[in-house]
Parts: sequence; structure tokens; C-alpha cells
Amino acid sequence: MLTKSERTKQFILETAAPLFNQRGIAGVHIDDVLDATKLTKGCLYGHFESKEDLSLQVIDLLLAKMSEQIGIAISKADTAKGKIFAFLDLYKNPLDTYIPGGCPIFNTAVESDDHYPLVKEKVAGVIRKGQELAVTILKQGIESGEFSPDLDAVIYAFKMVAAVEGGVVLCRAMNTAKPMHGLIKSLKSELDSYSV
Amino acid sequence: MLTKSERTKQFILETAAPLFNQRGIAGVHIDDVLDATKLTKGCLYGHFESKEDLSLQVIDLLLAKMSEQIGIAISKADTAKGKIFAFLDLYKNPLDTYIPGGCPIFNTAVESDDHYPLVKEKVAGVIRKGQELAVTILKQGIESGEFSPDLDAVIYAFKMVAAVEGGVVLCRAMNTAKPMHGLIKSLKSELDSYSV
DNA sequence: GCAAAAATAGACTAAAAAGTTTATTTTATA
DNA sequence: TATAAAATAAACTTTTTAGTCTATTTTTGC
Repeated sequence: MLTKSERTKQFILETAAPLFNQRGIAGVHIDDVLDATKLTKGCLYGHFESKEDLSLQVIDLLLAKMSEQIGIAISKADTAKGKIFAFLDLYKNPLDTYIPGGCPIFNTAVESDDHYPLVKEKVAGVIRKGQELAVTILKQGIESGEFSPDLDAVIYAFKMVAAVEGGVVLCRAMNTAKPMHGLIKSLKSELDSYSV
Repeated sequence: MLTKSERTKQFILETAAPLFNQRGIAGVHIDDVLDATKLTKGCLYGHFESKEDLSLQVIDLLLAKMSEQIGIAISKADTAKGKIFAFLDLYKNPLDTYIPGGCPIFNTAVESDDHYPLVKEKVAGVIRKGQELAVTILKQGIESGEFSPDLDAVIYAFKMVAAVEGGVVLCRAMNTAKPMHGLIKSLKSELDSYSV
């Protein structure tokens, strides 16, 4: 069992996570975290050295949670097509995301791009790993005869991730989930066109 | 001709624009703008009421510039397919964007999403207009016989914009433009498959 | 039930960022 | 070229945010 201290630290990270996902590192203030957790400054600074320390650990949590959610979803399917479709279905509700505020990987990528090299490296790693995983799944699908060898795994993997991630942002800006449904259908039927 | 005052104000906006595109509203400080412009506080506050005032006008400029650039690119082509291809080609260099820091429309959409309702409305308008324009071009292409009526203009328009915008962020995070080239090729050949 | 650990209250300090002011100098343009 | 407008310099106030400290209370886990 976790100690009280460990539980509190975890609680702070979990509570701060949606704040950081919604407002970004520069947009979250320590007082926001205190308001959300109903804890005191003394307590928070007992668990984290500084705002930067907190921010980095929150980002780690956000990236880990998102990766985990993707991992769980695709592990439930046992065909390549099933796994890809399960991934795409994760993006069905862009206005009501797993962690409020959209996709943490993408939000972090945008904010860290020019100004937080440390965070940028973290998120680049997660994106690269995701791409590799998608390519592996697609290539296994070709190998096993699920898909035609005409399918370019690298290109489709990138297209699919770019499209759903971009789609989430556009939908959230316009405040409608509808375009996402057409997009997911289109990406699925594109993959289906390579089914043998 | 513009007055000196108008020219200075414009100069501030133009100089601040890439800063805001790279770091976001919360990430830019007045001193950053002063450093970049080499102007003094007294001068800057002679042209803008507050940081918020400056931020809103910078965002307006960023959105206008991007819209203008898209408009110019597609106006140079005279077929529907030419216009769409010209649009896609704008995204060829995700690491070296028209305004440094990636696509201002998208960056603004991500930052404003949960925290700047005023800005969110502005950017939502720009995105909606962009979608409508793309759909109009595609439908005219169908009308004129360039594309098959099987092409779903609404879905393709959204897919294409979502994909290139998402692609820019992914490429910038991973520090490589290569996936973008495959993506653009794929989106073009997808549209080509509807050419009659 | 007790000692150690954790959290509170709240008043601090420190630092960073925003914004103001004024006298002076520079520059634009009628 | 005179003068009105614009920009500077630099010190200043204000506000916001980060971070510290300490005595006290609460909670935990043995």
C-alpha cells in the first residue's frame, strides 16, 4: 500500500493533470493547483521542489496515461484491422476527451515546440513510439494476409494519426464532434480498401 | 502613406507575431516584445492599452496573415484540383513555416481552446470559413466535371485540413519534414482517385 | 494509544511581470 | 525649419506569482 505521502503526491498530480492539459504549462499557476486540490502551499511544496518540478511530473503523467489508454484499447482487438479501428474509435468524442482538454500528447507537442526543449524531447519520444507501433501493426497485417502489400504502412500510420489529432483540435475549436465521425469513417474505409 | 505612429504600431504587431506564434499568449511577456522590437515601454504602451489589447491584435494579425497566404496560393490555380493541390503544398515545410512556430490558426486553436473564449471564437470563425471555402472548391470541381460525384466534399475537406495541420505538429515535434511529404502525396492521390 | 509523519494556517519574502510617470531627446511632416 | 508628435530613459508603483517559514493541528500506522 502507498504511504499517505505517496497518495497525496499522486492526488496532486492527478488533480493538476487536467489543468495542465487545458491551460498549458505557462497557463497554470500554483494557486490554481491549490484551489483544485484544496491543499496548502506548505503541503504542495513538501511534495514538489518547484513549479517546474511539478510541471514535468504532470506532463509525464499525462503522456503515460494517454499511452496507456491507447495500449489498452488496441490490446483488446486481436486482428491488425481491429487494433487500428480501436485506435481510431478512441477519437470519437473530441469534445469530451479522456483527460479534459483534448489529447495531451498533441497539446504538449504544440506548447513545447519552441519553448520547452526538455518536454519536447519527451513528447517526441512518445510520438515516435506511437508511429512505430502503428507501423508494426499494419505490417503484421500485411504479413498475415489481412492487408494487401500495396498498403504503405508508414504513410497510412502517419496520415491516420495526423488526421485524428488534427481533427480533435478542429472539432474542439468549432465546438462540434460531427466532422470527426466522417473522418473516422473515411480513414476506416481507406484501410478497408486494402483488405484482402 | 501611414503616419509614423501607424507604422510603429504595425511594426510592433509584425515583430510580436512570431513570438506569440511560438510561445503562445501566456508564454509571451511584454519584456520579450520590447527586446524584440528594441522599443521602450513608454512607446509600446502609447500604442496598446494593455498586454491583452496587444495579444488580441497580434492574434488578429496572425489569423489574417495565414488566411491571406492561403487565399493567394489557391487564387493562383484555376482548376479545383489545382487549388486544392496548391493548398496542400503550403504545408510542405513544417519545420520552416511562413510565420515561425507552425500554423498560427492551429496554434491559436490549441491554446485558446479552454481558456480564451474570445480568441476561440475568432479562430473558430477562421476555421469554419476555411472549411466552407474548401467544400465550395471541391463541389465546383464536381459540378464542372473535374471530380466524380462520389467524392464527399465535406468529408474530404475536413480530412485534408485535419491531416496537414496535425501533420505539421507531429513533424515539428519529431523534427523531421519527411512524413509530411508522404502525407501530401497520399492526400493528393486520394483526390486523384476521384478525378474523371 | 502514541510517536512520527503529514497537513494546516497564515504571515512572510522574493522575484517577476505589468503598467505608470515625467522630463528630455529625437523625428516627422506641414 | 518650426513645431507637434513620437520615442527615450529610467525610475517608480502595482500586481501577480513563486516560494519560505514556523508554530500548531491533524492524521497515520505501528
